[in-house]
Amino acid sequence: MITSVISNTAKEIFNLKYSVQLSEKSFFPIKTKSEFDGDYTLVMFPLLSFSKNTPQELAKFLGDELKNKLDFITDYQIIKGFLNLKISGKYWIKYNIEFDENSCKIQNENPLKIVIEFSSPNTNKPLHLGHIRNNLLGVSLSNILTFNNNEVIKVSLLNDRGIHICKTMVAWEKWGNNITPESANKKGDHLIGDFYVKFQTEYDNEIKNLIKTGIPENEATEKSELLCEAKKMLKKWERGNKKVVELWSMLNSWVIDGFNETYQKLGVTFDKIYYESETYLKGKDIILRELSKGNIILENDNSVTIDLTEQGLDKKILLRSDGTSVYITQDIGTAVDRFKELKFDKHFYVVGNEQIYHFKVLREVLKIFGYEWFDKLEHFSYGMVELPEGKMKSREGKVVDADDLIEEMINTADALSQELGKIDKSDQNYNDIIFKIAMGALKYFILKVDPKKNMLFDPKESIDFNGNTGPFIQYTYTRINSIINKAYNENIKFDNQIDYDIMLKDKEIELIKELNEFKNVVNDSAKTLNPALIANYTYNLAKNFNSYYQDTPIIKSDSDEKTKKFRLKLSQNVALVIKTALGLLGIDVPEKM
RNA sequence: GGUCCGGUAGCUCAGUUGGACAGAGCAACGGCCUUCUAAGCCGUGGGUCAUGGGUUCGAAUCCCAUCCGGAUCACCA
Repeated sequence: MITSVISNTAKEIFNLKYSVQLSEKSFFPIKTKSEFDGDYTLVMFPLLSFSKNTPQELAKFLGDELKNKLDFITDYQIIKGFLNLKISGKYWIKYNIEFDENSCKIQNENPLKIVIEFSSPNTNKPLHLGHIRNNLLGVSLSNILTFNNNEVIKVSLLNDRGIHICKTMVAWEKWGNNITPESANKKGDHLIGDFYVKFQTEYDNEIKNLIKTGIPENEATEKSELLCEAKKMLKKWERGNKKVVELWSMLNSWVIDGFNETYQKLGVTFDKIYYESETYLKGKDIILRELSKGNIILENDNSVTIDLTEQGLDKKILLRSDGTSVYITQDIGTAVDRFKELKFDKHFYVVGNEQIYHFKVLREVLKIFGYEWFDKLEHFSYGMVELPEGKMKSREGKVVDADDLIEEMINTADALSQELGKIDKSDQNYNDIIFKIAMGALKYFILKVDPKKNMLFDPKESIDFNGNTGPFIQYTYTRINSIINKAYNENIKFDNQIDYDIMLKDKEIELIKELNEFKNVVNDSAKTLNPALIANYTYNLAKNFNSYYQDTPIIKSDSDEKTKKFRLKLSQNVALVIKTALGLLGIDVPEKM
């Protein structure tokens, strides 16, 4: 990598001359601003405290030495305390010619076994836009970490039991008339979601009526017959009542079938799926065992708590007074189990930032329990997707449904394509192309924003297909693809034998420099767990290529063969990086559009 | 109230370890299709980087305080 060669060499020169031990970091070159002449810039100011020279003298010294030692540095300019280094055109030409798949690959001396848990939906309602963000981040992070040579295991934990599930079961029994996804002609997750909403509205009515008769609100919830039935259902389920379990497993399978359809459209897959119904008891034993060690407290009412005030947290309940487990009990159990099973180096939970506290507690509890691997668990917390009126609320129906949104994206892509007169509907790949564009728009829209920030989605302003968007980048790719096809038809072949006597345009140098950046970007995005870095990089690359494309003939030029071939190779390289980068975001490229 | 996160153009967002005059897209306005795809390109306008201090050669970036917004502190998940 050219930048590290420069920083290394500069470091050696400087340390030798001034007998100090500065690290490479002090010499890391930044990209020269476009208004100045040069490619990379070293800033002199931080070095001044180690030498008695003026910035200009120091820059001259370093500039001369670097030029001497590195043959790809042809010249330099000093402006104030900035040493602007000029890289030879030949270096860039060589880089472009030799660029290939291997130039994109990442070295990693310390590959890790990484588990990523994401998605983990409740099986009582369909997926919404918040889940989409979760899933896309999970997939993209997995891709990026895999690309960095780690072994990645994608898992999901289906929350398929509990009171919320029983509510839908009660509602379906009461008002369902044995309706099924087939008879209703509806996806199973949506069908069940309707019953969840039905339960909530009926329940709210019941409470309201109880309050009208003079019963205080907190007592009303206890007197609610509906809730009582749901609780009874839960108890029967836990005792393994055959009829209840059969009902539960039927309704669940409908929802899961529905999820799988949505997952398929989103391109989401898992290496392993865990079911809460199979793991929910696992934490309890651990808690009971810890009780004897004195780290946790048995309260008078038989509930079990742990005091985390020393850790800057609060008191936390671990088992209810009736002996049943809470959310964190299960997470303790599954974590312990999963570490035993998978022996991971790192375990990420892709879960929204509303649960930051929960995961802090989880780690502290495991630490206190003496599990040394507690610090391998990391909460990858991401921001909420908000609507113009605020947070999405499933109970109030204020959600953007995942399937609806996907369908809308497809319809828009279809209409737009027709309007632009792009691809013929009779094209056998038509649906496939439209689908890729639609999903490209959706996925890029989500992934281009910094995961840790909340983001806004306005349903009235549908997701764009122009400008800083997925389709823009895909379009750039198809343009290049079309050139490559044309070159193939005209029998123009890149043959690796180009001589280096080519007049480089500024925009070409810019593009080659950017290709050179790709690995750094992927590295950074893996280190900071931020797919948005790749998204923004790819957009910039596409933008620069389009600008270049506009005023530079690639193969239709009258220019000599070697220039044609050189430009063709450059275009191919850009296409390769675009395809690779979008792939890391889980976005497919169409071959034409 | 405690803790955490955020505040950059009318709107949505970049700007990671401090570097040269703060960037895109959308929206508005004006140009560019006998040419390798106009889902494109070029241009114009638009900013007290929430506010006030500090650190230093240099701050949107680091520190402190204040204001505003959000999340969280359940025998919910």
